[in-house]
Amino acid sequence: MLDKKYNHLEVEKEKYNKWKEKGYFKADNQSDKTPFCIVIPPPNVTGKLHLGHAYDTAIQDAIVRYKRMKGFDTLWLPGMDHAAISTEAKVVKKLKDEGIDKYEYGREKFLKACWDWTHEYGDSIRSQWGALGLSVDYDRERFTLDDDLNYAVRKVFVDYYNKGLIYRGERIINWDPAAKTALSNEEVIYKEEKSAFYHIKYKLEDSEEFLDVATTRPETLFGDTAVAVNEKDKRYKKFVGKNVILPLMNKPIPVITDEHADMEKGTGVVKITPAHDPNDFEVGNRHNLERIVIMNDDATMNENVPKKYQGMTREECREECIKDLKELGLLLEIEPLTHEVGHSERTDVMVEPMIKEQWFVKMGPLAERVLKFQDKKDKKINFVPKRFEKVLRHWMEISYDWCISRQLWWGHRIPAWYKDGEIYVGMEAPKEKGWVQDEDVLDTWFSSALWPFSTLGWPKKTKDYERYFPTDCLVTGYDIIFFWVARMAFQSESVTDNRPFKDCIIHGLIRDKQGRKMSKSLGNGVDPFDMVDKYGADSLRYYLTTDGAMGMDLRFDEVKLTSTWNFINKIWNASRFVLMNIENLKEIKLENLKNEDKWILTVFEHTLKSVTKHMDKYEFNLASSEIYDFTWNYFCDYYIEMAKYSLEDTATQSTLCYVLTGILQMLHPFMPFVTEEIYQMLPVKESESIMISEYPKYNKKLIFDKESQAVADQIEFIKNFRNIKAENNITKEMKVMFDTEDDNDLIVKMLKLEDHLVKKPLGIKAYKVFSNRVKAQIFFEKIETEAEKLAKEGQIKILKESIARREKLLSNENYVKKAPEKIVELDRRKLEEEKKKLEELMK
RNA sequence: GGGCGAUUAGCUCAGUUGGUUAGAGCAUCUGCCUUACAAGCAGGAGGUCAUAGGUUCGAGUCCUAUAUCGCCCACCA
Repeated sequence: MLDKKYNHLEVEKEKYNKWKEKGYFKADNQSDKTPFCIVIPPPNVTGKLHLGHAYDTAIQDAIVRYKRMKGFDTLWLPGMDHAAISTEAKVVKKLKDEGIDKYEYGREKFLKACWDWTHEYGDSIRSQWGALGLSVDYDRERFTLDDDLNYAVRKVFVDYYNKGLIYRGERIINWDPAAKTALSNEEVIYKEEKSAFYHIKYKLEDSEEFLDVATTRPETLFGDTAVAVNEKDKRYKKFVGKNVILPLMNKPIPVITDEHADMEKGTGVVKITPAHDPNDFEVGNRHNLERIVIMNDDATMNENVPKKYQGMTREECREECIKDLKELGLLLEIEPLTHEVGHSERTDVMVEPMIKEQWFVKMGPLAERVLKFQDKKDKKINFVPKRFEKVLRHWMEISYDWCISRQLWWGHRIPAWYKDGEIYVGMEAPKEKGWVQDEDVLDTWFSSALWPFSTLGWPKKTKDYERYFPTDCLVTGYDIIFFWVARMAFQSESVTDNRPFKDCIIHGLIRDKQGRKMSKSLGNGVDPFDMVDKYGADSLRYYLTTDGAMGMDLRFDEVKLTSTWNFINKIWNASRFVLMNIENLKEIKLENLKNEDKWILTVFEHTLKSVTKHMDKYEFNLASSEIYDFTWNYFCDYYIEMAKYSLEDTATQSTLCYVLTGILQMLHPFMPFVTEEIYQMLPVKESESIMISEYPKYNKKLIFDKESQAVADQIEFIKNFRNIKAENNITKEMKVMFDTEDDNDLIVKMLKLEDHLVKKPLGIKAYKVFSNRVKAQIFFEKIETEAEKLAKEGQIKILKESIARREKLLSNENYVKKAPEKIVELDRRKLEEEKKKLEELMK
């Protein structure tokens, strides 16, 4: 016997391990079933999973459990990401707290510390997957630094290199002075900052004339090697070709013309610092300007600036420069300004553009290929919702070369070796002595971009690779389309000649109740596992997967978890009732069905059909609301109430069991634990676990239109009756007379009218109640109050309006001609009903 | 500067290829401890679907503007 109350702690205990031990999570790559595969977006081994992970994985588990029940050979491949810079930053900090410096510690020991970290957090992530009930295939778990994945990384690198798609070169890149590594453009976050335009006097050589140069970064002037104006700018024509004296350096630099100088912007004069600004770098290339790097790797000022500034931070140096310029009378104006300043995504420090020799992926041809794939129906990645395809396309259209080398230790080492100025790129180190491998590692996204196929064994033609690739769908948030989806697309399509996945399901971000992003600094984060403790994984999962439409942000509200818990409790109690009454059921026999059995079966089949349709389109919010509605408003509110009058009947018991089973199965992808718990207690079931049971199939034979319509009419009558009774304060002393000949037994029972029936009209006040085919009168002693009169008048008014509108519509020839017959017919019927109703009310 | 999204009940959100009187949860009002469930049951109230035009027999849904909010992208020195 079930407890009176649903207890999620009790229900969720032990089930996961049992499922796992039984091997239900394992894909079976032998069978002739159709394969279905999802790879998990590998979480970083940096810490605890957050609500976003719970959201992302709950969606995937719902898909996977559904497909598994639908009879697919389903593989959900789990794994984790080494997350180069993020993990390295965490380990560096941990060591620092222990008083250990990364560089003194040395590469080997440091990597050991990273592996220890990985194992520790890996275990904790696995146990969190368990707490959420995720049905991932642990036999196939992968880590982005596994040997075979590393092999895949090297293979791609070498192939790209040989095709000229990877090159090494000196470029201006985004430098993170805290982590001391290069970054890709995606790893730079622009934040609005209050700053100023500093107008500085650049005096002409041997003259009192000067140019007003506006800059937001006065401290970079030490690296200036020219000043540019626009060719068309008449104001400065006379200065072109002459020299100005670089302030604080007292060094002449030329005034040049370049398209980069915009006459409309600022003063029209721009200082050129080729080594510390991406645009200036380009200008420098066009004019062959010297590049003077003025900072060290930690962004302190280096030996190329005057002695007094050396060793200062960028910020200190700026202050000092302004002070000194002021004293020299070279500062013309400070114009306040807010502008966007690039920060490192991971370390949050201001990014410094620097010239460095780095490795790059040449994006042009790769991006073009993706765009071509997207134009072909059988090659393209289908986004759900569709609009996100634009984000992918946009990224491919603007694609600039991708800086992939990182000056870190934790990651895939670049397979390049150097000797006497020569470069060798290959799968293994060259045999001869004297070759030294590149110190750097690859951007973490380089290896995660291979995830959909490297995890399946590529480049080896493994059974798994042949069977499951391309994968069927990928689930992720819109915030990493650029980072990850785009990279998977071009890597997969260039390397395997296949899209990485057919469908790409994009969900939104989880925000707090006020719609703010969850963040550490705001302290508004919600730990999903606190929610699991409080309400159960089932509640959390159901809420997350079914609350809103795909692709939309979700405002996390604990109140909604409470109402989900209530829904589960409702299911729990309905099941309790059913189980109490079908203990002796030996088999489900849908024979000798009564009308109400036929009715609920019909509604069930309609629901199932629609739910299946929505599930196939990943419309979980729509699917779930149909299940919810059916379970609560049809099965519980009406069928169970009706069943109470025939609990001994095998047809009733069979129907109860059949429908409950179907409800549990439809809900299982969203709430695996509780549905399993109840399923296990059913006296008749097809399978040893609901997880591996067959998803119910729409059965046309269980559609009984005529009978179910009759019951629907009776229910409508019951509703109307209750309504009129409540609205009019009709007491229990009422008498009721049915005008209809039909069997009204069910209605009499449901409304408890046994002692109130009369066969003749009484000569007192009567209300008429009716539905499509049931009619009755309620007689009671009562004088109509003013309020009731008004209510009645209101009803009459609404009816009259509705009738008028409908008559007008039906007299419109165009409408009758063009609208579908079904719709027109419905209007005709409604009109008749309304007229009758009005007539009754007017009496 | 370009792109995308949102605007629907007091709040949070749904709303399928345009088609009965626009829905849900929470909150609210009335009446109930009816033997599965008071975290429940029964019955209410509450919306000119942001605004203005247009297409259509018919628009929350399609088109064109506008407004407000949010997000993404872009080299504003």
